[in-house]
Amino acid sequence: MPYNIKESEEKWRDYWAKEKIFEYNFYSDRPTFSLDTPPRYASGKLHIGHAFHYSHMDFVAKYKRLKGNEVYFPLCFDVNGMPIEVNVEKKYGIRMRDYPREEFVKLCEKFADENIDAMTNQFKLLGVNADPSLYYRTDGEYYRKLTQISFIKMYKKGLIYKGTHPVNWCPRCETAIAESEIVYEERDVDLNEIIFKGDDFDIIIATTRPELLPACLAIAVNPHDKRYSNIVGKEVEIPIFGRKVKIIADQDVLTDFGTGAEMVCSVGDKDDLKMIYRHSLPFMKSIDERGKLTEIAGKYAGLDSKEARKQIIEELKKEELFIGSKKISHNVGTCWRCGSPLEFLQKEQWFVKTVEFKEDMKKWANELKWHPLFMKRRLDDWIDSLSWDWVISRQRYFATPIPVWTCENGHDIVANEEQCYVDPLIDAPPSEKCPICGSNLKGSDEVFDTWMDSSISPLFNTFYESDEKLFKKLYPMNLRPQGQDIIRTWAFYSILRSRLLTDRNPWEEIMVDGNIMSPDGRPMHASWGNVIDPLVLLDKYGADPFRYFTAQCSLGEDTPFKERDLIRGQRFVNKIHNLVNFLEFYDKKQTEEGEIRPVDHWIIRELDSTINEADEHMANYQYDLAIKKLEDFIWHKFADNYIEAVKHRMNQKIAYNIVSKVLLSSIIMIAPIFPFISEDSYQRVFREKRNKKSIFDELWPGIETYNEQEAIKGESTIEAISLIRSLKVENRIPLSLEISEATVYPIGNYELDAEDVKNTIRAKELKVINKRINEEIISIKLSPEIYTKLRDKASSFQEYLLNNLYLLKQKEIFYEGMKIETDKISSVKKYSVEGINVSCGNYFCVSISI
RNA sequence: GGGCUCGUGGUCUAGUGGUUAUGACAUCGCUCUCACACAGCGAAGGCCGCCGGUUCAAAUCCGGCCGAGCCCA
Repeated sequence: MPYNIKESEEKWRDYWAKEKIFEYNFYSDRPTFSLDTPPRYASGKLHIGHAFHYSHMDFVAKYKRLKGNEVYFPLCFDVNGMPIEVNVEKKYGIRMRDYPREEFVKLCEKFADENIDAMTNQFKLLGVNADPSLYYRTDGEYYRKLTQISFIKMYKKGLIYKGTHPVNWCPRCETAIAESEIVYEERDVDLNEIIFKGDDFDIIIATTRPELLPACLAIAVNPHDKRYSNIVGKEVEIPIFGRKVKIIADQDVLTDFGTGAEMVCSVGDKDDLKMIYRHSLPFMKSIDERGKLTEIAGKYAGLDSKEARKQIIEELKKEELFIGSKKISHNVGTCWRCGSPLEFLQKEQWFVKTVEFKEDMKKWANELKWHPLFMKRRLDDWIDSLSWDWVISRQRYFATPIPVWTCENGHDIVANEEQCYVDPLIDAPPSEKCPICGSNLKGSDEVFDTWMDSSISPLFNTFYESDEKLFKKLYPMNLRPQGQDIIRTWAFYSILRSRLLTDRNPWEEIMVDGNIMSPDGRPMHASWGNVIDPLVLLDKYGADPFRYFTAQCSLGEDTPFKERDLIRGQRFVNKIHNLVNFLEFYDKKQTEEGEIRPVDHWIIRELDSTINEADEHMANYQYDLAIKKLEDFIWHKFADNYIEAVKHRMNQKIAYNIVSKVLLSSIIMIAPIFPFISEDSYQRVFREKRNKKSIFDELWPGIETYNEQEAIKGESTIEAISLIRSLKVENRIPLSLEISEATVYPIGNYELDAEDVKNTIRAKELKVINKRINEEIISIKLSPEIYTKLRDKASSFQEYLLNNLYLLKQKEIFYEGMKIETDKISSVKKYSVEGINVSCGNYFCVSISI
């Protein structure tokens, strides 16, 4: 009966759900292993990257369970933020800012609900058994409440403040534009060269935006640029406007762009921003919300950028401070709806103090166990490059409201913790009037950066501020699984906030995954037409083969998707199914006791090393190594070799029991990766004997005992069998055909189990003949110590030995005045038996006659 | 531009100084073998991205270059 993957997977999916196999038991005696699973963004359906990440998490969860843990594996959805807003705008053909806020939010919620239902079902298809009773979403009142409470707590600790920070702003739409709403366009612009005068020198700077001259804060040059080294620190005068600014040195200035000197303005672009923070320069507002120059531009105030640029250049020309301009191609950020070039505008924003914790952050990150380790480096580098604090306010609709009211005189009144969850646009402030000045209060219409929500997942998951006892039990969590792309956001902010609020790290370990690429090696993009739908694959191959593919991906590395790995996985699943068929076929057909033989010791030795190695790999989140080891053992050692050698004595109890034991251990070890075929196998042949509801109630197999001498004999027996089988194939003799005789010539003092060889290869007679082998030494290998001793004389020594092989019989060899021990020399030999067609392995040469 | 990672037969991949470089998929040949033809056995196929350095010895260590991915608020 062939394995019906679809039927089987559906059956066990339902069974696990019905029996609540994967539900977390809060009262269990087992130690808890917890995963801080990501709030999965609910803006669409499951894509291959999700399927990949979640199957890795599920490997961990199921493995830890088999290792005796009670596994805490919540399922979360992130619902806040812009991607959903944008999708809703697209779906209904509306614009967020032209639509009533409350109704827009309702559309967002509905949109998210539909996706969450679909994704929950898709996780089930994948065999990802997160606990549905631990399901949560970031727009839930309980979640947003915690986001707000954490804000209030940090505010009270003095970790939050209000300041100004630039936002991308569309002067035509008069609205803030988020990073992902920006459309970058290559445009030809003028790069203008302008003279700034110093006391006794001139400096020529290059700029694309002369209209920002009134907001010029400094002139920046590269510290290694010799042309300017003697004037760094000196002052120059801004043309037309007359104000004096300093010349500063900054590593971000490119020496080969323009003149190698640029003006730092408030605020032209992100590079300016970095330098402003780095050199503690003041902010100046030179362009207003409508895109007009402000009063600091003097007579140019009220003009728009384009007109001001024209007029300022005219005046520079008159004053002979304008050298000229040339066209360059430049990436210009434009508004996604109206196409206008964006401005960088000063706005009031809320900040979380971050810069002062840079050194602490590195220390905290270092206390975590990183898998793989090099990912920590990315976080460290990010921390080193931090120039300003975390801006947590956003001018959007669909996210957690900032629980603040502001009075007419600008005093900010923060909500009480008891009030939360609170929406300041709807709910009443903590006091009717401003407690400072008594004026009227108005609720904030700003919302939090969605990382403010998602970075408290480890606190939410552990019942922070809602159940002290559970918090104590569950915090810190064991593992944060996540993608490499959000190290500087989700990981960084989670560590920062957990430390600021609890003084402890949120988890003990962090496991960072790479990405799945398209088969062409590029990222998958709808517009490139190279997206692969995991649901199609799950339908075609099933979940276990899909998980086989994801197990092959090394942790932390990008892997191109290859359908052939699913084909291989499907075959492997089928192989396991057939091993179970084999065992089932021989069930209750044993007529003899039998005795333990060398091949039995051998397979148990191999099982034992597989148990240890696979365990170590799984514990280190190296599923690629674990699956490789398991595949080699189950498929090749167990199925191809051991089963063949044991077939002829399946009427013996001992043989049946060993096959049964090895198979049970095998399916338990592979169950985290292949939950369906493992459960199916378990239920078919082991459930009754073991008396457990599910394979996931079993434990990872323990150590096995065997006799090493017998195991070696078993290994050589297996070699003899495969050598003789190969000879039969080479001579075009069907494997089922009985041959009259096979002969084995041992190369050393190797023994074998002649009975097993004879019966497996179907020979009437098996002869073992000693001393008929010719040796030919084809190369000489030296131990590393000898190489170190001989250095450049090593190769000539090897050649000398090949020409004087008798020397190898001595205990020591003297060469160029050096003494070399013969036991540190090994030789590569070729064996043959004169006049007979033989084939040789490590232990034996063999021949056959029909 | 900066940081990190990767670059191995047609394709993908293992391999962090020392035998003849691992395995998969694809190709070709043989075998229906009493669990499995969704199988088994075998063959062919490689300047280990390029250049230079360290070393008796480099896919492996170092430097440079080229190409790819992630991140840069």
